[in-house]
Amino acid sequence: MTEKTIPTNFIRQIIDKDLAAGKNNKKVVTRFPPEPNGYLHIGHAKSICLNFGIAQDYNGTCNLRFDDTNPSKEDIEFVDAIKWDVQWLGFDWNELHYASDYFQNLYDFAVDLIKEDKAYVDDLSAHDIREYRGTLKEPGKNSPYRERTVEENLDLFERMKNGEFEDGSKVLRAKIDMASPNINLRDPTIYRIRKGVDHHQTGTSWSVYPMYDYTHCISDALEGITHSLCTLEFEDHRPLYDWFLDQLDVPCHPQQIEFSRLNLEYTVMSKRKLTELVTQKHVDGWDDPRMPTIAGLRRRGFTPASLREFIQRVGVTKSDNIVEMGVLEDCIRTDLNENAPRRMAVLRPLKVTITNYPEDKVEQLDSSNHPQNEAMGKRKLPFSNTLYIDQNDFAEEPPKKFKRLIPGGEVRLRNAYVIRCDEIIKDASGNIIELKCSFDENTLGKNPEGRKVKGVIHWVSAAQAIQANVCLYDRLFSDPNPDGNKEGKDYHDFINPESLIKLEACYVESNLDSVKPGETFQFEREGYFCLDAHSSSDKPVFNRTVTLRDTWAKITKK
RNA sequence: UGGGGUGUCGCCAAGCGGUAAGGCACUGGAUUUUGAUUCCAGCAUACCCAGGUUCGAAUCCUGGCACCCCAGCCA
Repeated sequence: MTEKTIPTNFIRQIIDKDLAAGKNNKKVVTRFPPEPNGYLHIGHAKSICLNFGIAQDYNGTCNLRFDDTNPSKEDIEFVDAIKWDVQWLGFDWNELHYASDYFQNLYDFAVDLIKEDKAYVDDLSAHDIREYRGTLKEPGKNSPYRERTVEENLDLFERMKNGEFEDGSKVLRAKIDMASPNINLRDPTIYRIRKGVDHHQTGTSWSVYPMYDYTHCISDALEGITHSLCTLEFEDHRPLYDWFLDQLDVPCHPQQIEFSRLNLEYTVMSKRKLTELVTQKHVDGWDDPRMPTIAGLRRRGFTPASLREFIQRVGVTKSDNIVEMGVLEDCIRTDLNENAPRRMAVLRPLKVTITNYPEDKVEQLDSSNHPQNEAMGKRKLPFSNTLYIDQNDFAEEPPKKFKRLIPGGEVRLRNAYVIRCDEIIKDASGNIIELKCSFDENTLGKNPEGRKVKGVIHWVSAAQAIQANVCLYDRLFSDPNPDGNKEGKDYHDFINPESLIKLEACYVESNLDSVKPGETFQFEREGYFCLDAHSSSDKPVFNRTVTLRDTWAKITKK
C-alpha cells in the first residue's frame, strides 16, 4: 500500500524550528528505548514509527536502545523479540545500545554528583522514604542522612557497588529539594542495591542499578540524541531529566518532548495487563492473534504496511485518545483488498449434489486470483457433482431481500454455473443435511437468458477440497474501554468469552495446498485469512484477520 | 491556587488572527459473477463555557468548567 503523504505534527514542527535555528548542528537523532520486560504492542508501534519515521524524513538516525536497568523484570527472550518486531515493522536502527552499556559511565557520573554534594547515600527504608517524601499537597522533609559528608558518601557508595550492603538497606539519592511542588524533584532515588540478580547483559558484575530518570537522560546525551520522544506521563519528569544533564559534564543536552499514548477500543495496552492475560491463560501467549501485541497482530495476519498506515492515520498529539477499531480494520482491509489473492473456503459446509451433472466428471474452471488485478493471474478450480456450500447461503424460509439459495430458486456459484435448488434432504431430527440441485450448463461465464440471477455464493468441490480448521477472532473485551474504572470493575470483568470461535469442519479449495505460514488470502465473501504460524501440515489452521465489510449483516440487524 | 497536561463532528485529527482540511464511522445512490471492491453525493453557521480585545477570534486576553498524569528502591 502507499504511504505518500508526509505527516505533520507538533513534534515535527518543533524539529523544523530547531533545524531552521541551526540547533544540534542541524542533525536529527532519535531513539526507540523499550525495556525488555515484555513484548511490544501497537502502542510501541506508534513510538517506533514516530522515532524511526522522523529520522528517515529528516535524514537523521534512530537508535534502538534497551532500557535494561531493572534486571529482575527483564529477559533476553524479550530483547530478541523486540529486535525482530522492529525489523518486521520495516525499520532498521543506526546503533544498537543497552543502557547497561553505560553502567560504568553512569557510576562515574554518580560519583561526580556526590563530589559536588548533589547526591547522598540514604539509609532510610523504602517505607520511611515514602513517609519523608510528603504528599501531593504537603512538602516533604529532609532525610536525617541528607547531610552526610562527601567523603562518607563516596565511601558508602563505593561499598554499595562492592556488594557490602544488603538489598534495600541503602540508596543513592539526588540532593534537590524536598519541598518541591514537583514530587519527582524531592530527592529522587538514583541507585538501588540489587545483589546477586542475574542481568541478561552484565550478569552479576553489578550490585547497584541506576534508576530510569537518572539513566535515560544520560544515555540520550551519550548517544547524541537530539530529540528524546516519550509519552505524556513523563512530562513531570522533564525537570529532572534536565536537572541531571545540567549538573553533569555530558556531551549534549537532548530535548525531551512528550506525546500521548495510543489507546485502542476493546483492548488493553499496559504491559502489566498484557502480561496478566498471558500468565492467567486468558489468551494463548504473547502472540495470540487477539492480543494487541505486534506478535499477535502479525499472527493474526496484519501486514507491516497496514500497521504503519494505521499509526500515520492516528497522528501524534498531546490529547488523550481512544481510537476506534474501525480505523485499524480499514487499514488492513485496504492493504489486503489490493494484495491478497482470492480463494474460496466453506466454513460451515452443506452438501450439494448436482443431479444433472455427470457423476464421474471433474471440470477445471478458470478463475482469476483478483477481480481487479489481472496481473495476479488465474487458477484452476475443480468442479464436480458433489459440492459444499455454506449453510448460511441457503434458507428454507428466507428473510426479506435474501438473495442466496432458496427452495426452487436459482443462485450463481462463484466462478461457475447457475444452479437451482430442487429438493431438500433432512435427517431424522429435521436438520437440513443435503440439497439436490440442477445446474444450467449455459451459464458458465455468461448470464442466463431471459432471467436475472442476483445471488452469488462460494463453494468447493467435495472430492478435491482440503479439510481445515478456521479460527474466527473477535474483540478480546466486551467494553470499548475495559481500563476505564467503572464502579469496582476492572478489565477482567470485561473479557469477551466469545473472542475465539474454532471451526473444525471447514473445507478450503485445493489451491490452498501449499501455503506458507503467514500467507494471506481473501476467502471470498468471508474475509481475509492467513495460515497460522503454528499450523501443522496435516490439517491447516487459518486465522481470520478481519471480515469483509458486510452491509447485509447491517440490514439483517435492523 | 500542590504540580504538570489536555479540551475542534460518533472516533482520530488539520488549523498558529482573515471567516472550520482530511481519514474512519455513518446515510443515500450508481456499477458489480464477492451483499466485497470502485464510483458519486451527503455529513461541525461551528471549535468546553462566559466575558473581553479586534473591522475580523477555534486561534489573543481574563475568569470559570471538565477530563488525564504524578506521592516505586518500576519504566
